Amino acid sequence: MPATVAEGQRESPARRRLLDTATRLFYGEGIHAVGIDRIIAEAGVAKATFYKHFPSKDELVRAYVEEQDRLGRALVADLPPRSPRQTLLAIFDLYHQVARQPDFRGCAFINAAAEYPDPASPVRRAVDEHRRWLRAQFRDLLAAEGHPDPRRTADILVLLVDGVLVGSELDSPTRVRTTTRAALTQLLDTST
Amino acid sequence: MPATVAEGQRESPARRRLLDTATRLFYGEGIHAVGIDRIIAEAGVAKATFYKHFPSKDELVRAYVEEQDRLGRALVADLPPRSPRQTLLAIFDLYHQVARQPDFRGCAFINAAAEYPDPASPVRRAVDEHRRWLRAQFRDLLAAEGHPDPRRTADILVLLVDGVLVGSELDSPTRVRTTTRAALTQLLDTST
Amino acid sequence: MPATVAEGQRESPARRRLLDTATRLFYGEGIHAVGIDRIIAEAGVAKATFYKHFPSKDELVRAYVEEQDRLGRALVADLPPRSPRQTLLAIFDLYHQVARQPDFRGCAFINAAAEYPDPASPVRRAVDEHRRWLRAQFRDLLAAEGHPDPRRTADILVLLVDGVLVGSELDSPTRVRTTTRAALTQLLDTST
Amino acid sequence: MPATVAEGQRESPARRRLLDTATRLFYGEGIHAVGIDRIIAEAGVAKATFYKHFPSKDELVRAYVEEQDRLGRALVADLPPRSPRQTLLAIFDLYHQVARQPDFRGCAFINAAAEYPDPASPVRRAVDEHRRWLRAQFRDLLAAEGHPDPRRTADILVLLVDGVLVGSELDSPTRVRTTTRAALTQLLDTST
DNA sequence: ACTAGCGGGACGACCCGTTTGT
DNA sequence: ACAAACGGGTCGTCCCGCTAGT
Repeated sequence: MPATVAEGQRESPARRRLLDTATRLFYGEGIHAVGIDRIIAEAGVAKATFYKHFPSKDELVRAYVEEQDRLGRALVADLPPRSPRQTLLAIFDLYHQVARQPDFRGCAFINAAAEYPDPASPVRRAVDEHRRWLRAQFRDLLAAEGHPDPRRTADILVLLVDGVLVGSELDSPTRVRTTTRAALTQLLDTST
Repeated sequence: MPATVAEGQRESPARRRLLDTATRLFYGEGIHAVGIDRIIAEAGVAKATFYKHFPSKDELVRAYVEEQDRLGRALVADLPPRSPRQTLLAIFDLYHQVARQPDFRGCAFINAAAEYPDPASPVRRAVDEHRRWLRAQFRDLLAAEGHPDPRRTADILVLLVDGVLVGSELDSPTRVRTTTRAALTQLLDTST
Repeated sequence: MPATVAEGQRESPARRRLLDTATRLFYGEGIHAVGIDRIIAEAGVAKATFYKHFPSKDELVRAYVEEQDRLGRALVADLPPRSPRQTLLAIFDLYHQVARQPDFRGCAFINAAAEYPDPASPVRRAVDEHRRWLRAQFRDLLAAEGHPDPRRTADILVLLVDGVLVGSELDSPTRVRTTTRAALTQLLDTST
Repeated sequence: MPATVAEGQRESPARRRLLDTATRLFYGEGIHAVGIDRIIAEAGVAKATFYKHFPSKDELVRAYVEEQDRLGRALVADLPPRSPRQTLLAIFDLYHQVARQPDFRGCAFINAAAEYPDPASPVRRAVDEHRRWLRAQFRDLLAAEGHPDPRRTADILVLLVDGVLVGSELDSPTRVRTTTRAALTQLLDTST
């Protein structure tokens, strides 16, 4: 799920390297398990530089989660224009693809939330934001396709995505893929 | 999802208090976020006593996850005897009930896995164990009910459970409940 | 150099096991490196029992060193009666034998002194005691043999013993043995 | 025996202070008896700084022993050029001088070995290194002087040094000095 | 007289996130 | 950008007492 793409405008290379390294380590090993010393060491950046770009580790974490949000949106936005139905299927394909990567380690948002229990924390807010976006995306696509119950079906699709990402990490990505394929098309065909 | 029930008979009270306290704190605040010192303080136990019962913190974490496994199984085992279909619905009801508790903080297993990236770690093995049990449980009940495809449908149900627990924590338990109700019965009625 | 022989009169078996275990561990791994928990565990004795027999760890250490003293004296005392010269050679043979044992770990007294810097400490006093005895032993034997300078020669022999034990541990027991043989006889033959 | 002399050029002052303090405390009170906290406190250095220079306490210990090795070699190397025989006597004089210092606490190498039982440990290897150097030093000087058996005599001299340092600590430096003087010259005069 | 277990508190080595001087 | 300082926190072990149960 995490990726690493520059998308802002003028961004300091140090900040870029820091965020990239943090992304790799946070996602791969957990947030509390990774110290900033390690991040700055692997990013090849001085500590003062780090604290110039990020006032605290928590801010770095937030930046990490927010970037995952933006990257997810970008992936969907960059999908070739197709019918709403095809786009929906393409989104799920994206998730399956991600889940097959060797460095896949589950959903960055779910994992981050697991380490940030307070729903009011900035990290959790960023997670919420991403989930709201995803749900809206599904809803709009379903509505565009003329689905009779876009709202509730979007909720189901979000739930499906959660299950796909969790199951791909804890069980098997291929198994999850075959499992969901039928359920998904059935869900979309309810519109007929 | 976590609960705290004594099930062994001859168990030291100190160990019991330690495991109870650890369960509460690990589940409520995250594993890496909770230190041994805090656990022993809130359990009212000396540090030496702790290390007599648990050789290391990781062993305590494993004991915590394994107990959640046992407790989950016990909850299902203690369900009143009914038809397989009713039992399946009752299991999902259990999850929904748990998810409505004020101290609900998501799935203990998913959260633990989020903090233990190594799939070979004892914690992850315990998580796997629980998921294998749950899947087998679903499969057997579906088979007993005469479902045409118990294996794959069990996989879907596990995915559904994941989605329920994640969505209940990150979105809204009531919303997830209404969302899943229809999907679940539809899934079970495929047998007709 | 350390051995383990009951020699007192009525001695509690618990105390005996404690002292034996402590001797083995202190000598084999160092004094500060071995905790009392390990000693009582390997001795199969309760902690309260330990503190009934030894008011503190330091007292146990003292008992350990003092027993090594007694054991050394016993070894020499049990030597078959021979000429003073033969007895002297036999004492050195004892040291060489000890130094060839697989569990030889240097001189228990020197090692203990290395961990107890304060010359006024009970442990150091016990070490002093042993060295005084050894020196006197050498002196008396030399005098009995009619050596012209028993006092100074005894000092040399003590120095030789130190060198033998240190060299046997840090270099090679066999090498030290061949090294000292000539020097020793030459030293004793000075009397002619 | 221990001294504290800067010999590298580009050395961080914090590291220098740490090593100096460690040398003083390790030698004076024993290695296991001195904690990191005390060393960094007396060195006036932050804990993080310590662990930047020494990855672990054992590495500090090794650095300590290795520095003693270098310092010993430097002392001998700096001896004014004289005949081999005079140099040998000067080396023993060095040891006697050191042994008379008020802070003399025995041989740093023997003491360190007493606390590091494993002969394969880095500390013991460093000790071995020093002893090999000393033995070679003696052998070369004896050979240069035309001694008939430099190899074995070097072994005796090493043994003598051990005895001198141990005896100076556990008995009396002055006594040991008078004791060894005769033995030494006799040993060297064997060449005639 | 011995065992088993637990409380207590200091200290062990080591790492945390953060700030400052240079 | 580097090195260092800082204080507190990590897990784990130290030695020692005390109670309860045989």
